[in-house]
Amino acid sequence: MRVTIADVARVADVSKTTVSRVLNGKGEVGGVTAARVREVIARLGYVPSSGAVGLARGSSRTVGMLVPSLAWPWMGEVLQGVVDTVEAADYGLLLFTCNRGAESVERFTGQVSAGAVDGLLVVEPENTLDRLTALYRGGLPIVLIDDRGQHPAFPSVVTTNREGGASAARHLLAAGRTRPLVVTGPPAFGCVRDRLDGFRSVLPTDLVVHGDFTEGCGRLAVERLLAAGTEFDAVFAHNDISAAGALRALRAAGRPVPDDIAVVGFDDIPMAEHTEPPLTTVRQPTRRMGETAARMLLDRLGGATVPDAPVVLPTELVVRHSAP
Amino acid sequence: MRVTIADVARVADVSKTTVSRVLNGKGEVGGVTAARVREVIARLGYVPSSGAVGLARGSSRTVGMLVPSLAWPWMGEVLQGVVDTVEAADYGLLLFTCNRGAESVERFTGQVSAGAVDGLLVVEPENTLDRLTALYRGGLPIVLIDDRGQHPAFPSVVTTNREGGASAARHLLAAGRTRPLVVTGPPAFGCVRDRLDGFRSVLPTDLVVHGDFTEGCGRLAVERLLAAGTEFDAVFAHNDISAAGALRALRAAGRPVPDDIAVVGFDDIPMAEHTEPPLTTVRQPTRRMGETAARMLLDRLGGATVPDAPVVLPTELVVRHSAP
DNA sequence: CTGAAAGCGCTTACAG
DNA sequence: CTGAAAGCGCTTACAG
Repeated sequence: MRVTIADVARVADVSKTTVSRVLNGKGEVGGVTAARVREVIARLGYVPSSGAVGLARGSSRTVGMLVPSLAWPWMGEVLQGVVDTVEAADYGLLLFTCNRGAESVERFTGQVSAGAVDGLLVVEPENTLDRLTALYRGGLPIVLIDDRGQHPAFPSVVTTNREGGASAARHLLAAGRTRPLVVTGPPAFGCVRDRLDGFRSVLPTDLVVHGDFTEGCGRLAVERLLAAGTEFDAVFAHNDISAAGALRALRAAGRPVPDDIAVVGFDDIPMAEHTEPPLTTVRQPTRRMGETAARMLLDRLGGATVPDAPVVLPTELVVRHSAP
Repeated sequence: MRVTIADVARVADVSKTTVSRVLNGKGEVGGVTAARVREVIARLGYVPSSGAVGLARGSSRTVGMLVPSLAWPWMGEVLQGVVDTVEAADYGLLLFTCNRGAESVERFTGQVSAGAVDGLLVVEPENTLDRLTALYRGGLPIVLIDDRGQHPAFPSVVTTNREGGASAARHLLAAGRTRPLVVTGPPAFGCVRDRLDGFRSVLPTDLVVHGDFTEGCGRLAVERLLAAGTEFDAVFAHNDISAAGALRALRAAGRPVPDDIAVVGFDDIPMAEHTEPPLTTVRQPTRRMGETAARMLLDRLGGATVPDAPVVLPTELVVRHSAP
């Protein structure tokens, strides 16, 4: 059925060793012989079995990726960055989610122990951190893509949340806004604290409502403050979804954006261009974060030492109509 | 380093054969012996090497998935459906894209020939169809998730594009709209023809502008017709992105939606709830399409025969404010 | 009920 | 420059 190295060897009238050598470019092989072997390989359409190669070499040339959910709006970009990088290096990508809780984690660690992957890329490990730490201590290369907490034990890729918050504040300040409302994400997340600190370092405010990254939290926060008659001339929401909620509440209340109140989000997901008005937001370099993390992991698998300190990729303020 | 079946056998004082048997539940094994082996497996934390198992059994317990791009708004849902199903069956998922053109396809076919996957899930094969056909003829199980053309050679999962178009028309008709504009996707796609036919079967119109699924095409179509003074009281756009473009053009022109002109999209991507006004749209069951395709492939890998005829999953009209 | 041995398709010392 | 042989970690007839 399948064409094997033995078939090639037989037809080319050499040993399997020799075929293996021309395949991997290792060891000296006579020019004429090598040419003949190559010709036979092409003619027979021989492709080495990845399973057998992996077993013999003790590595699978595959990296695993563990994500909390694939349906999040920015996950596609991260994934695309990872896949591009991994494919270019001729590695495979094995994808796992942990949205079925403990069972998923179980299955996932199993596959890892089974040696199905040479290394791991993990996005925001939620309840997996102890397992991951064990695997990492056991020698499995791991790189985190994570803003939510600090895990000094692992190499990681993050973005400039503090500076991102600060850039939003500078932009609003330059536009003459002095009384901003901040709608945060879950206060337990490191990125949330950083975005808030950065913002306040430029534009101090005590008008802070703790949200949870949903549309509803942005909407409710604005509705309540308006109902209470609280004054504010800008909203900085910690993600675009809750910024969209704020926009909706302002529109419903008849408060023009940006003339009356300016709105700035965070992430720059595809939706941000399509809100009314289009959303000014702090762009996370999601694709580049994926690429960078993958590159770090591949470097590590290639024998390089990767930095202990988190690699920090810059955010970028994207100015649209909600805060010109 | 790694715990092998030989270690387990030695410690449990049995042969590797016996360990293999309790591992796979094949053949008779004495109760006491089995219990002892199981205890040793647990104590040593033994996990069979997936590479070795695959080599010995001639299958990898992994399915491949080939997608044109991971950044498309509905791809995350498809992927999530696939991953959930595949994980539940204890298979791995190897992810490939073909967004680097011929090179990607090359790499991809290579991995397939290398036996890295037992079967394949393919989303909208663009320039890959000949390669795929060759692989399929060669015995590789493949299931397509594809609306764009008809490929009777492969098992596939599609949605009710014709009925989806018809449902949009019925909804508009019931609301008293009689003069609709249709902004299509690329006319070469089968789904586009179906959506158009279904729509016109209920609400005949010759006001059809061929677009390309971009925001710009929806915006331009509306701008031009308005500039030309053409009368219409509704827009049916073939995807949500171009519907968003239509909304923008109508807003810019001061034509109220839905009072003056109603707008219906297609897909129900996350953005659809956040446009102004929120978009009425024909929902594609993307997640279920992923689940269904994965299930068909797994069934096929399990030895079942899968239907030749495409499996058709129903669309659902989601009514929001743009066309109440 | 259990085991010795061959085989899956490669790579890699080792020897010449 | 080239090859015979062992080994990677499993499964599976075959034999008892």
